[in-house]
Amino acid sequence: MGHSKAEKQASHDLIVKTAARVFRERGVDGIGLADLMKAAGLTHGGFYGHFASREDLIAEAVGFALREGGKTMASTVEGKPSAKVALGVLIDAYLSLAHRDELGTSCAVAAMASDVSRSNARCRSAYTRQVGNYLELLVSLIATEKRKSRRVKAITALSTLVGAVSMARAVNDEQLSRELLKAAADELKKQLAP
Amino acid sequence: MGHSKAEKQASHDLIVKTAARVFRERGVDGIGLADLMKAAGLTHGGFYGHFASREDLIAEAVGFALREGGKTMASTVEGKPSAKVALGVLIDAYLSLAHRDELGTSCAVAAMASDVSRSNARCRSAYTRQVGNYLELLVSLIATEKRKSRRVKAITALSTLVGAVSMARAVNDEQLSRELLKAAADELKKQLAP
DNA sequence: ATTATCTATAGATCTATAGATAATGC
DNA sequence: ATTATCTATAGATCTATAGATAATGC
Repeated sequence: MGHSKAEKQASHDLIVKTAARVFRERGVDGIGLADLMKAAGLTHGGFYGHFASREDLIAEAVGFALREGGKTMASTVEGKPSAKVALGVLIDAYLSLAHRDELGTSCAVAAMASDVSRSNARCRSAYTRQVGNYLELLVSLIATEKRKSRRVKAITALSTLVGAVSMARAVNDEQLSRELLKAAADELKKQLAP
Repeated sequence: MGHSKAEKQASHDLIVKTAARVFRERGVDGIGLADLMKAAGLTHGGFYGHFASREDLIAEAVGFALREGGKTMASTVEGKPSAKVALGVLIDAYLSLAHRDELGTSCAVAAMASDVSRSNARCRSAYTRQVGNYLELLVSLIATEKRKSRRVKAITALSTLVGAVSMARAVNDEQLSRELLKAAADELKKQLAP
């Protein structure tokens, strides 16, 4: 039983982090507060010392999950010798088997899209911001003539990434699932980093 | 109170149809059986005369929703003067504001992707089949040199469609939402039906 | 007589709260 | 003394079932 202010903050962060993982794995409606607190190593009675309501946790956890995905993507491309290489690495990472299978730490723009579309404004604003961040990153990596054209291509590329990994997770034919990821990755790299 | 065999079948179909709509709107976990039966104009006690379990209904409803989406798409392209025109119409319909907003009758490959990825084999097999159907349709409409290249382009196009509409539903910035749909549509048409 | 649907309810689980307990920090 | 977490529980809601009711179809 931890009781200091620092420990309370640590508990708070742990609950948010746990929820960000489990909500991506099972969906926002896929776990109750008692099981969630147990997964964080706490009892459910303590929950309301940290959050005003379940909704409140959802907003924090969705925000955390979205930011985490953004950081992961940023660090994936960091220090790459060229924009072209960085873009190729980003595409391969996003459409990897690891990203498909590790739902709990995966990009929330894909994993939580439908949950967020049914959530409150706080969740949707965080989602909107993250989509904006991804588009900015992609625009900076796409090497084509006009700025406007880069934005259109960035939107299309992000849509392709999100759609491909979503479908690859839902089909139960491993061969098709891999084909979806590989075809999308090959085509995107061919178009954007030839 | 209907009591004939024909009426029972009609009730069964109505429950499935209602669930296929509401599950797309609110998610599979977004409604209980009592409210679902009420939405179908019945009382919840009658549910188990039609289905062995909630899971059983989910499987039927997900299958229905997926098939409905396939039929809608097929009828959208039907009777078009050329493959190029058909492809343009399909892309515009999928990325329309109407399709974004009418979740209850929308394409289940997008709307139910995350629910299906957490569902049983029956749901996932139906999803896999529908993805196959969509790819076949797209391959038949894409006019490029090699067969293999058409399949890769079809997968990429379907991913783009699914990803764009998913994100367009989740963001709460109407301008960005429309931009996502328009950019994806413009770019897809430019690439596939120039 | 059979059966589709209804009312009523059991038992589990969910969110939220109240009050007890065991730490911290003055 | 204060407070973070615990145990216990209220009240609502969920899936599933039992038995009553009101139609159909012989």
